[in-house]
Amino acid sequence: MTAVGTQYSSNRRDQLIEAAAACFDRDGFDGASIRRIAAEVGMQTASIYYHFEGKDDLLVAVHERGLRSIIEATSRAIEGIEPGWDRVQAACTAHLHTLLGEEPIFKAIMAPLPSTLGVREQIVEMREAYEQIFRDLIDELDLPDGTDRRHLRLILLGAMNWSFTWFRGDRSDIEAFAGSVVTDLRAPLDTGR
Amino acid sequence: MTAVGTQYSSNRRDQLIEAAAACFDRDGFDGASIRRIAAEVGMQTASIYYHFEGKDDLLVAVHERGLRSIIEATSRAIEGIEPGWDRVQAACTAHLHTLLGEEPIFKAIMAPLPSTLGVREQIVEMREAYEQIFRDLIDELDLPDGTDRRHLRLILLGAMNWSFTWFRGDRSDIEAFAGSVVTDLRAPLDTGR
DNA sequence: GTCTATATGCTGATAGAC
DNA sequence: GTCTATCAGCATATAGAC
Repeated sequence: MTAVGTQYSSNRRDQLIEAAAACFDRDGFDGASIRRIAAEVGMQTASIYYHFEGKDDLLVAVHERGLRSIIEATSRAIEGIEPGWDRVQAACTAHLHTLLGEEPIFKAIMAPLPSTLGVREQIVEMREAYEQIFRDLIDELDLPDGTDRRHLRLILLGAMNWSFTWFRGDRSDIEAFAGSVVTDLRAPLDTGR
Repeated sequence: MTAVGTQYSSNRRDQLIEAAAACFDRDGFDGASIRRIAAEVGMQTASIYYHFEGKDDLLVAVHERGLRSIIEATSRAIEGIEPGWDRVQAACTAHLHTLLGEEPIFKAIMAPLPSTLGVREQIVEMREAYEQIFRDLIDELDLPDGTDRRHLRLILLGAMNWSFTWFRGDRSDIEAFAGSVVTDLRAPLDTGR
């Protein structure tokens, strides 16, 4: 065990989170099995319960790690950029690079959740902490009177998050889509038009 | 059994499709169980296998019925409207009313599919037949040079289809969101601005 | 067409040894 | 911390009577 501030972590626990994220992404939360997650790190099923209370807890842990990481990445991407559409652009590009990149954990933390999930509310709350970044960015924009800023945020995030259902491509395709997302929304709403 | 053209149907079969759609919507495909679907129409589990080959086949049947219905609804909504953004607007409003309305089958046919699903490709193909309507609508638009029409379609459908993850509201909220979707995308690309 | 009964397998989770 | 062994439950699917 290594202490990092008040956060404790171990290699084994981290490995389990990573394996769980890959399984949740590939098979969905319901489709993933504790047995297989354990097998992927060379453990027995029962050993998982030393590190986590159960499958739900594992999903929460995946979100804790993934969201902390994407919040850092997106925050860093908008650092030093003036408020306005350029800043939104930077955030969207970072969001899509993270979401559509190689690490499956980010697809897992954006995927729609089973409505029957016990820890659903808790996870929705965690996701909202990330979406606050976009809330702030859109609040900073100079928009035409009557523009619904909440809708604008939901359109932006919806267009991006839905992309995991159809996207098959490389880095340059990600950049191109990020460009389209902001261009298609920016021009009609840009007060400097 | 009643013959309708080459399509055969029975009340029981239809009831099963309806019950399956509700379960798939509420519990997800993996979370839904054949047992419960049967119970909801007052049948025994085994009796389902007289009407359908298995769970996958049931999902395909749900899509056949739901997609046929939403294709009709959206086609009817754009009838008689001149090509252009007004037509896109009409299609989006119809799409959102159907998707976010009372009948769960339409949420079931737009939900992301487990990537491990055997009949996945078949269903994706069926969905594309519906999305062809939007492909055509966007092809008809007069847009600035360099606009990526495929991206525009994916942004539009993504923004709308993601709404099932957050939308809680009534008819007037649906109208309002449909308005935002088109307004936010329309102005900048509208050559008549 | 629908039933009862059942085969077979996988699930999350626990008990307790080491 | 990790193991072996196991529990209890639910899953899809099938066989065969009526």
